[in-house]
Amino acid sequence: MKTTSVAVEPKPYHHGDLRRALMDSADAILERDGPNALSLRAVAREAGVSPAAPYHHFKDKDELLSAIAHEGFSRLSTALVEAAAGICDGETKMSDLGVAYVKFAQSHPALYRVMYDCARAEDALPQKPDHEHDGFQILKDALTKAGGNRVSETDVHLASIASWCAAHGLAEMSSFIQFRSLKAELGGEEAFLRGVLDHLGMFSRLKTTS
Amino acid sequence: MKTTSVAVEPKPYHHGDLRRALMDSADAILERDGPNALSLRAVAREAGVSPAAPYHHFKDKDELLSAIAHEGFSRLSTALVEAAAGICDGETKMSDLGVAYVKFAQSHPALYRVMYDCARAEDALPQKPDHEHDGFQILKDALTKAGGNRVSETDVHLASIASWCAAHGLAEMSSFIQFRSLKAELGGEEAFLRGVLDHLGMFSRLKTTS
DNA sequence: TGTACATCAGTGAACGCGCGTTCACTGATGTAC
DNA sequence: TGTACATCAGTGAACGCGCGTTCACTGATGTAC
Repeated sequence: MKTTSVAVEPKPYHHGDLRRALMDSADAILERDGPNALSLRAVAREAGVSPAAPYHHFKDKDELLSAIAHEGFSRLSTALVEAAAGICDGETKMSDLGVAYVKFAQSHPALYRVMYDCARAEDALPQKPDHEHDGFQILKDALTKAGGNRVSETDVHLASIASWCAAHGLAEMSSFIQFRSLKAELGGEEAFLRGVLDHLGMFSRLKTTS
Repeated sequence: MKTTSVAVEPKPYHHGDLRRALMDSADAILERDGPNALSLRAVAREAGVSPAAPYHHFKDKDELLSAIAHEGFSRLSTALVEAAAGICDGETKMSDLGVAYVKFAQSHPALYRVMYDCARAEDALPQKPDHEHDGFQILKDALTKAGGNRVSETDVHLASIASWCAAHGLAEMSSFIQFRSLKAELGGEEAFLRGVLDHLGMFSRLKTTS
């Protein structure tokens, strides 16, 4: 029987990758205690480190929050890329992108909150130079492909914005009790999401036809 | 020259309508200093009253915040009623409702924040028994009227949700720098809003035809 | 290979702050007789 | 109309709390010679 070499060894004075550990701790706090519990001190505590330690890795609290938010947007983009891959197969519809978006937000509600608090503070969605990992760009590409050359670039841009806004709104409100009965009527959460998203012109009209 | 009778008279021990005054003070703080500055103590300070005084009118901070949020939603509903009146004239389009919504949010960004923080906490949009003053109901009515009897009740419901979500999303994101150049291209904020909203199926397709 | 030393990444105590809330109080109001 | 008294709506001092941030410090690391 092999014994792992990482036994209870007393934690070393130097951490190794505290920056990474702090981000992970922040995630843990968000999942467990929600966005209001996310203080610099709480993150340090969670990581098992003194309250001053984070200052060697982040200028101040805002910088930590911003880092968390940006990483969140990266993870969202990854989820969208996966959903978009399905679209290329011709097996799925544009609204799958919307569903993937909302499901991400539902799976990480506290992180999603931090992401948009940060976006609002910076007055921008984080933009990646790398098209592969920019969520908004992924949406635009999918719409461009779906629309073919019947649609002007401006229209695609407008449709992308409309879609993104709708997905965001739905992500924030999908759990509202107003919608309970309709969800029951339609037969569940997913049917509800799809039902709403299908009422957005660009999702339903620009269906892939492969 | 008439002199007003409300001279510098020393403020009386009893206030008259402190509850109202506290709500107004809260509004003033939101407009001036933003949502983060909105503490119970700050509201009392703004109203010129001791930190304990609000407790005679609100159980705790949450109750005050909730009251502010609900009043905000009422004001939003009023704005929507006015916009919907235009639609009945046949002079305007469904998307006017969306524009009115977003403009309200843009005019009172801090209040709008508090409104949705509260909605999320209660997991519901405030619902009024009175149809006249329930914003969501107003939207539904307008869509029903626009759709006539070609559209099922479920479809109207779904379309209302989609519209509301999109309007909310746009309200939160319209100021993002991503959209600067597109606004310029389209010739201004309002053209931009209308452009986005017109890409939402239910706004453009269900145009009134009177 | 060994040693001196600069640099780095932690510690832990302390700072001042504003917050939500409670408490015993007091001044004003209104009602019963 | 006058007075006693209950009720109401304020006061202001105090509580404990967790926060962001700073500071002088120390232990570990790595590099030059």
